[in-house]
Order: sequence, then C-alpha cells, then structure tokens
Amino acid sequence: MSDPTILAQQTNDPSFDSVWEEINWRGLVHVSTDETELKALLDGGPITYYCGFDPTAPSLHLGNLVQLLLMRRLQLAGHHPLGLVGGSTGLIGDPRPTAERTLTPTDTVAEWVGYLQAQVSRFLSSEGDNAVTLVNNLDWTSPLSAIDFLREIGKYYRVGTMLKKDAVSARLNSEAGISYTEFSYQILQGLDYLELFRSYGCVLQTGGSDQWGNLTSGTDLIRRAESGTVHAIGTPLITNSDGTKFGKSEGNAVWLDPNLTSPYAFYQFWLNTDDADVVFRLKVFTFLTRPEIDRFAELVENEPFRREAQRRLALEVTSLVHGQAATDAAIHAAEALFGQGDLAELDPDTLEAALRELPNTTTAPHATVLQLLVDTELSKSLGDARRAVQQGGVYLNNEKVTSVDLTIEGSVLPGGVAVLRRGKKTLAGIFVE
RNA sequence: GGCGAGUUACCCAAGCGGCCAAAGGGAUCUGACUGUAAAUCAGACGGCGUAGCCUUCGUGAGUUCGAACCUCGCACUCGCCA
Repeated sequence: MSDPTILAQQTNDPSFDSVWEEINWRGLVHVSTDETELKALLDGGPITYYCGFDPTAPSLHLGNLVQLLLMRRLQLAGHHPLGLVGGSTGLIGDPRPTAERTLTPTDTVAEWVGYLQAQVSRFLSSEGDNAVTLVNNLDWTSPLSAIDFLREIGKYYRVGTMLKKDAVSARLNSEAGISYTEFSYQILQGLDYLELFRSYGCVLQTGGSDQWGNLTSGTDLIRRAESGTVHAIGTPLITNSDGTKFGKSEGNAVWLDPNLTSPYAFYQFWLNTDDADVVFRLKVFTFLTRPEIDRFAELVENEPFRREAQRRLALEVTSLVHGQAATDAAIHAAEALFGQGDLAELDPDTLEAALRELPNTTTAPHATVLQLLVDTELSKSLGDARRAVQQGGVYLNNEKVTSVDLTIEGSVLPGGVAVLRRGKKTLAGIFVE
C-alpha cells in the first residue's frame, strides 16, 4: 500500500530555523501549552511525543491524516514518535458534542486496532534512532482494577474541572446528556499520557483542538502525580471556507483505506478543493516548501482557472497515502474521462483501465440506464434515478440521457464498456457482457 | 421513587383529529453560469410500475368513518424534587 520511497523523500523545509517555526507557519498550532518552553523543547535534543488514534472505524480518515503528518514533521526534526492506537479508549468512546456513541463490540474494536496500527506505521519511519514505537493503551488499562483506577488515578481528578471540558459541558447542556462511561473518557486519556511519561519519558502530546480538554487532562495529571511539566499541541480543526464539513465526499467520509475510498475518489476529492482553501491545504497536507507553496498561492491568485495548485495538491496527497502507481492510475483515468476528445476514440485499454478506477458494474446489454444508475450507486433508488434523468443530470458516454426508458444497447463503446455520469463529475463504469 | 417536559424524514424544527408524505431552515443532488472552483439563481429531496398506490412522525394497544395529532401501557432523553 505505501511506497517506502515516499517516506525517504520527505523533508522539512530547510528555510525554517526550527521545526516549531515551520509547524506554526503551516498553521498546525491552534492551541498549545507554554509556547516558549515548547519551542525550546522542540528545537533542542530529541524528545518523545505521542498522538492517539481511537478505533471507531476500520480505517483512519483525513482528519487523522493531519495528525499523522504533524507527527512525521516532528520525527523528521529528530524526535521520537509514539503511535498510540486506543484499544481501550476505543471501547469507551470519546464524547462527541452531539450525541452518545453506540458501544462497539470488543472483538470489532480489537480487529480495528490492527488495521489502524498498520496505517499509522505507514506514515512514520521505522528506521533509525527515532523509529516510531507503536503502543496500545489496552496494555496498561486492561490489568488495572476498578479499585486501583479509582484510588490511584481518580483521586487526582476534580469533578468540577471535568465538567468544564467543552465536550462534557456541551453534552450536559444538550438534551442528549452524557453517560458515566463517556464522562470517564478524559481520565483514560490522561492516564495514557501519564503511562507514556513514565515508560518513555514522553513530554508532548498532539491532537485536534477539539481534543484540547483530553490533552490537558494528561498534562494536569502528570503535574499532580509526578510533578512533571509536559506539553500539548492542539491542531486547528480543518474546515471548508464555505462552512461545510471538511473530509466528506458525496456525504461520506474520505478514508485512507483504498478499499473504503478508492485512490481515484481520493484524488478527485483533493482536485475539487476550493480556491479559497487550497493554499492552506498545501501547507497542512504536503511537504512542499514555503517557496513552492508561495508560488502556488500566486498561481491561484492570477490564473485560478488552470487549477495548478489543486492538481499538485491532489498529486502530492494521493501519492503520500496510496503510492505512486495508484496515483498515476487515478490521474490517467481522470485525464481520459474528463478529456475533451470523443470517448469512442480513446484507446480501449486506456478506457477500460480508467473505468476500473471508478465504481463499476457488469451488466447485460439490455439493461436500462435507470437500473444501472442504481447498480453503480450513482442513484440511491429508481425514483431518484428517474428524477436525475428528468432533471437532465444523467449522461451516457457524455451524451445527455433524455428518456427514462433508455437502455445501453447501441451505446456500447469499443471494448464492451460504457461511461455513465451523473451531474458534472460523478462517474461510473459499465462493463457489458 | 415523585412531578413536569419531550421523542417528527440525513440534521435542526413546525404541525396538535380530515386540506399531512407532513411547513421552514441546513446538508445533499441536479440545472443555468463556470475552471471537474466559489458565489448566485432555479428545481429536486420516503418508496414504487409516478397525475395512482404503498410504507413512515419512539414503541405496543385502543378510541374514531378517519390519528403525527386523542386515550392507556412500555422504552428512552432532559429538568426539578426526594
């Protein structure tokens, strides 16, 4: 899945005096503990830091990628990363501001832990003095009895403080309320930091700014239990400038697992980035240097229609996550399908390869376009498909479909394929038997 | 345990016996304009064999010619009291 040569190519931008300055320029520090101390720490000798990922799904998503890349930048600066996958915290559930989570079965969580560990390890080097160390908080939480937990950890926590955490107070003020299970989450995360501080000398935790309450839970606990001063960095929540949620494509999360989000769809997601967001995305999600990004900022300003910045962003992030070969395939598919030429004149092998990148289905020649829209998940029901055709939003081989009764007979391209499109850019491949 | 408020489509939220497949907003989808952008305007947005039928308004029973709306039980959520 990952391309080991990609890790080897990554570097921090040498034009910065320090990694602290670089991550600030990239906009990765939204909140942190004392900046002066943190800067000194990061610019000094190697430290150990950690970031946790909870197994709430079988794959990490784009929000997690922000953390992984921040970790990688710190590793490139010589520091030692601990990649924590939350085998225990995943069983409890981090309180979301809106509603209580449904508990995931324990064996499912265990399975997901394995998937996430594999993903985390792909983004961090396992070579050299500061190779990544993978840890699982189930290892130290599981042996802990309820009595020990309450006596040794619980005593350091004040309920008043716990209630003030954003996630908790939001829930208390909502109709959803909060269970004791989720209320306890912050203690478990604090315990993780304490454990890693003791075992590895870990002195920095990173996470999303929405996790700030959980991050400070750990720094406070370490101060109380060990009189230690440790640090935390909260990265900004990535949002779209139009106010919609970042990291959603067609209403679904964009996953790092190619089986959940195809490299083609992943590439398209980045290619469709708004002008207003693209420069910030280059800073956060790529290893391009400041001069390179400045140049793209000018291109967005002066020649936005060429979409150079979006193309480069999509290329960089897709190859980072899916490797060069998959990225090339995604680009070739896009060029073939969005090109100006007649689809029938494309080389059949090229076209077929492109369609393999898309959601696709195999069918008999008499199949109706409506049924194919449903089969390829371009539409969620026949009624939805019918409406799409009536609204003039469906194209077969780039020709607008005008009848709801149309079958693909007569529209099959050389090589026994057809291209079904909904709207401007949602495509699916049809293979005719 | 007691009292009160609540549970409506992806989310928020109106509806309080027939004109309810259910207002409004958001999200989403499509069209026009474009640059596979944004903004704007327009349309769509439970399902189906689409001018009709079917299944929905926490859940189960009931009243009624007729219930999202009334009654009773149950579950869950929130608040106050104990």
